[in-house]
Amino acid sequence: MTAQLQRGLGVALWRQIADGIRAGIANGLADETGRLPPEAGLAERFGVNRHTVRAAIAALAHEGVLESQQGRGTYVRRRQRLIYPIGERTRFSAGLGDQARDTRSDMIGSAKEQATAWVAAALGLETGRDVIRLESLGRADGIPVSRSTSWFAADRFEGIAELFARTGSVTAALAGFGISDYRRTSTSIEARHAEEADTRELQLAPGAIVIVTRAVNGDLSGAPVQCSVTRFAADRVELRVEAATPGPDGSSAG
Amino acid sequence: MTAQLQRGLGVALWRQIADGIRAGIANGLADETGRLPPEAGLAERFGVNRHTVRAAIAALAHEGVLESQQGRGTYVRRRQRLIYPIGERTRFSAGLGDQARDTRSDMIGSAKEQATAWVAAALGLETGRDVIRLESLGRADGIPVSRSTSWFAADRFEGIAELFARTGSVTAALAGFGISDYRRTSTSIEARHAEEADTRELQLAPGAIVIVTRAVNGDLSGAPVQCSVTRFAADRVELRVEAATPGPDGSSAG
DNA sequence: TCGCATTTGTGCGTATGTATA
DNA sequence: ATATACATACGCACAAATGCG
Repeated sequence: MTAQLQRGLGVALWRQIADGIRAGIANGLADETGRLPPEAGLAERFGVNRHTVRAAIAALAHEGVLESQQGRGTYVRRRQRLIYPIGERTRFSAGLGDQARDTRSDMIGSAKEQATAWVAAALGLETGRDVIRLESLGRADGIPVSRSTSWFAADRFEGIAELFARTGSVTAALAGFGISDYRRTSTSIEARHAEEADTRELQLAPGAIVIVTRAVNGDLSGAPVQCSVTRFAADRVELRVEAATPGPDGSSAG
Repeated sequence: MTAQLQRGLGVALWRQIADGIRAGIANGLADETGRLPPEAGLAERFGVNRHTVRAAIAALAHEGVLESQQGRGTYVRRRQRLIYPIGERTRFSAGLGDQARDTRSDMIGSAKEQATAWVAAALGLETGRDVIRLESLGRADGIPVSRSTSWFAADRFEGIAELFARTGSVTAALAGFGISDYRRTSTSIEARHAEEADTRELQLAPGAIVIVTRAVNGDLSGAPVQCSVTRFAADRVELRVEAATPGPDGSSAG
């Protein structure tokens, strides 16, 4: 049970302890009231000086995980993760549903640019063709949870940025181009440390984790319509892969 | 495109650069021959001293990712992340397929224990009923990529640990109990920092990221058979959600 | 074989960050 | 707050191996 700390691995002891405390919280380290053991006890448990434990607690407090009160102790701020469904018919607002009072996706930028190799391959275009890029930020009850970048073929979806900005919904924007339904044809998932842009847009602490999904959406005939890269704040969401569900016309993909 | 390094957050620059190089390898950092840019170039790109880049390369060489040759350059030993499919018919070895010469899953422990609330709910049992827990380690070409914990109802699958240890396959072990096919009924995905057990079993550096999947598998009638928690080394794999595929009998889930 | 550019390997001095007492 | 030890990062210089004309 005693975590093994090591020096000289490029990760400071206080950060290893911070990770250890964060892991321990999910494992009954704090008592029923959310109170952590006193610093002296943690220092002994991890085999380090109390100063080092204090540095770890300060980092977690800065991340919003812990809250120290002089004379009372250190308490865990509990926050439940949102469950974000990944399926053939994934939609941002519909997916989060009743988990939050207010879910919204705001456009924070758009541009016309030339398709990179990945975008071109996903949309079935030649590299360098014009595409429209949309940047949006998903929030639940005002807290940023995801940052999404989408690409559309420019010749087919001229003006989609304005439509998305007005409606705040990819589904509604696509409906304006006669696309009544679309399906996710592929999704890849990876996780990495937050980059500077992630920490800024998603209001993350440095060193936080983001889950990155790369998806391609196609219309009912299977032709690619949109591709996207979405970065989720890993400490605020959990992805859930769902079985296929019937579409609005009652059909079901095989 | 330029990775943003941050000082003073408890993670050494050389370790951040090591992570950056590892991520960059999957993104065309190395040329066709697998050769990395020279140390001086990397140092300029990351905005650090060459010594610092050398520390990062040394760490990656120690992990088996890179190999330096004096006077020639630094070469990548393994080009990209493994792609691990998540679908209704996910299997460890079959999924990784031809991405590695040797994929295997070794049992590293087993125990009979009482079902926790989560396990009981997943398997459709009462909390506290006997279950069998299997711990296994998945490797590709000898490198650990995943650590999996599975639970089975003890009364129905008595002796499954021995069968799994001998065959190294959950599919084969279940076949021994008359279960010819099974489907993944649900999967949740989250990402967190590696705990001590993760760093030990998966040979990760402290502060590394693990992707955690929780899955329930059921037989063809939909009854739960097995549930599992799998931890993937986030810098070695990428998950991919796949569309439903027909089973060996030609059926397709709706 | 030689010379040369390129690239990795090594040594030293110094400043700052981390951890202990 | 101070002192001490070690890890990290930088800057400069030079040695050693490789490849090429």
